[in-house]
Amino acid sequence: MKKRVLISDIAKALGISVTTVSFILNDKAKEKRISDAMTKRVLDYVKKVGYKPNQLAKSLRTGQTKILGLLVEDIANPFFSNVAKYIERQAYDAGYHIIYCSMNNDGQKAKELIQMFMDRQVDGFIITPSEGLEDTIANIRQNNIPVVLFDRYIPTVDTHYVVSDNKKGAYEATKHLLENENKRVGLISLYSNQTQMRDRLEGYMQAMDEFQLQSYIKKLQLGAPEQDAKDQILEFIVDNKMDAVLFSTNYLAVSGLKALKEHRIPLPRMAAFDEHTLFKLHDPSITVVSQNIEQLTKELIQTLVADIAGRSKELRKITIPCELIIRESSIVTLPEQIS
Amino acid sequence: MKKRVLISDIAKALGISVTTVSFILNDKAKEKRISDAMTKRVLDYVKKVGYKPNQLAKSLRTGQTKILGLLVEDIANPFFSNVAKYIERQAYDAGYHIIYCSMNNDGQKAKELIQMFMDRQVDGFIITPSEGLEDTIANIRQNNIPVVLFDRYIPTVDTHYVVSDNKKGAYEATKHLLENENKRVGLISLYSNQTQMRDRLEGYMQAMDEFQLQSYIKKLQLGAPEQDAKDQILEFIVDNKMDAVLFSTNYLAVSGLKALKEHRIPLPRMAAFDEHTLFKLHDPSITVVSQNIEQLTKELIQTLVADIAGRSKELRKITIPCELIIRESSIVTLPEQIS
DNA sequence: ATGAAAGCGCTAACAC
DNA sequence: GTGTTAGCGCTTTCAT
Repeated sequence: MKKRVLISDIAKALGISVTTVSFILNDKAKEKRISDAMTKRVLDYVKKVGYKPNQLAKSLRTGQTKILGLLVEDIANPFFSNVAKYIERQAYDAGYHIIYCSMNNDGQKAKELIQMFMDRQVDGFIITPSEGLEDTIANIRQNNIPVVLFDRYIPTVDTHYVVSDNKKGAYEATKHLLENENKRVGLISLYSNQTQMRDRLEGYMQAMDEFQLQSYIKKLQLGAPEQDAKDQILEFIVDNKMDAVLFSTNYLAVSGLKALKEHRIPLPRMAAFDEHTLFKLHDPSITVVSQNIEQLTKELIQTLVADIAGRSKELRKITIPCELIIRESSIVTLPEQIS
Repeated sequence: MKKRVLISDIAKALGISVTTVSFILNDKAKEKRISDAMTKRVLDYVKKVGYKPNQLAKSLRTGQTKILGLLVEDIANPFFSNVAKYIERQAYDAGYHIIYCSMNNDGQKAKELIQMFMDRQVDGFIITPSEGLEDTIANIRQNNIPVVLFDRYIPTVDTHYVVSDNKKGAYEATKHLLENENKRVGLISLYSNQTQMRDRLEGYMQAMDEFQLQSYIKKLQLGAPEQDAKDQILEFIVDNKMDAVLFSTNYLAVSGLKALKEHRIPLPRMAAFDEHTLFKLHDPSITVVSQNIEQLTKELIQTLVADIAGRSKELRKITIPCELIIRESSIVTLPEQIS
């Protein structure tokens, strides 16, 4: 095991002080008016011996870890894993690293995780807040640590957030479903007060009201066993003779498709929130309300980095439009008849 | 912003020394024979003021960060995001946190990332090594940092690894395809020398040889644009009039399905490596060689944690069996005729 | 049984 | 321009 070279080793080897080396290493050579010759000599030597600063010591001293804490609902959900991928790349480009965790709707675990991230002195937080996290997030703010909420926000806590325009997305999807000669259009969602779920519900309602049609709303328990979800979705669709259904999350739609397939029941017209590889390739392919992950994450990182740098005077509350991607599942024409 | 309470604040408030507090906090009260009364007094006070040690300072001092570096090929691939989910949970249970990155087949980025993780003093590495990482991984070993390779390994570098029995998996899948009256059975894989790809190829070959049939092997460029992959897969299947095909990764199979669907070409019998939500719900559902993610990750973390604790005398090279999950896509009977 | 103090590796205020 | 040194918050040796 080769010994790590320290800044003091460099100073000693070159017969100069650690300060000079430190200044040069931190791009303060010009500012401190260190001679170009010295600067070059140090830089060359540093490269030669492959010196790498100990980030821990640096962080302890500066109070900056260059690490961001990312808390997502479930990393195994393709929506969130894609988000993670983009965030990681954008953070990397901005010189940050990510520590992440899935919360899996476990409020207690979420709290612990956030505390641990704070103990680790993360420079900032990116959180998809589950319910009951008001206090914890308020606590982060009190400790003056930058936070950006994502995918949903907490109305009672004033923070930055970046979310999609869920209401408009749900409205347009529902309207699209209604325009295709469907009367009995239902919504399958969750017992949840999270803003994105509320907004999707509102969007659905607005469209139903506009068409003056009765609404059919089925809510499922968050984190319930999938079999329960499947049973209830099936019952809802069959009993109500649904013409069309909007699913408020991709995994609810997946459960629905599983249930329908298992019982060989023909699909109602349908649409779902959030893209999924399955939806493009399913037969029929599934219409979705797609969130613009690239733009969402870009705004997210920008907002967070600006806050960390102290460059943000005010809270940024950003809403990004969704895109309705119409596929076979929502249109009346049979798949075979499409051009 | 409330000021963080330090260990010295506690000592001062209680009129004792930091040493005593530190001993008590690190469960060395008994060992150092500190009185129970004192211990209780300190613990109570600590709880009351909500003292949380600064992990950075602790790490700087002890050299232990309790952070593991996880480098996966692509976090957006459901196989890897599931792996990440399990690893994170297991690591958490063992008192570790994860910093992760996707390498996206970018060797240069991978090297940088590994270096940055080393600068961050991670306690250990979990890596799905892409090609050309021999030196970097050897370098980690030289620095005496525990590493476990995963999903594939590097034959020329002696490390722990945990992989699936890819050869047997491919062999069984191919044999299954052959037993269903298919003669022209092809393999769609990648130009890659990674062990998992080589093993899958070998398994396919072994089955073909056993049946004394000509093999059809199509390799695609790693990281090529999806359109190219789609075109080439289509051409391979059509030109060779394939009866059946084994895809060596889930995303190759997804590309294949897309291509076939777009051109309305009937599916050959098929099977793919690695589970995917799509495969269960596709019509027909897709037969897969499924890796046992739970067991893989469990062995992984056990091995890594044991090494970090200095409890591992020798290198562990673990191979976990795959499971062939037979679905509609690989059997001759038409979906409609299944019970 | 408890405390003083060194030191982990780095940055930066201050000195010259 | 460059060097000396305190100090980030903690653990742990050594002294008492």
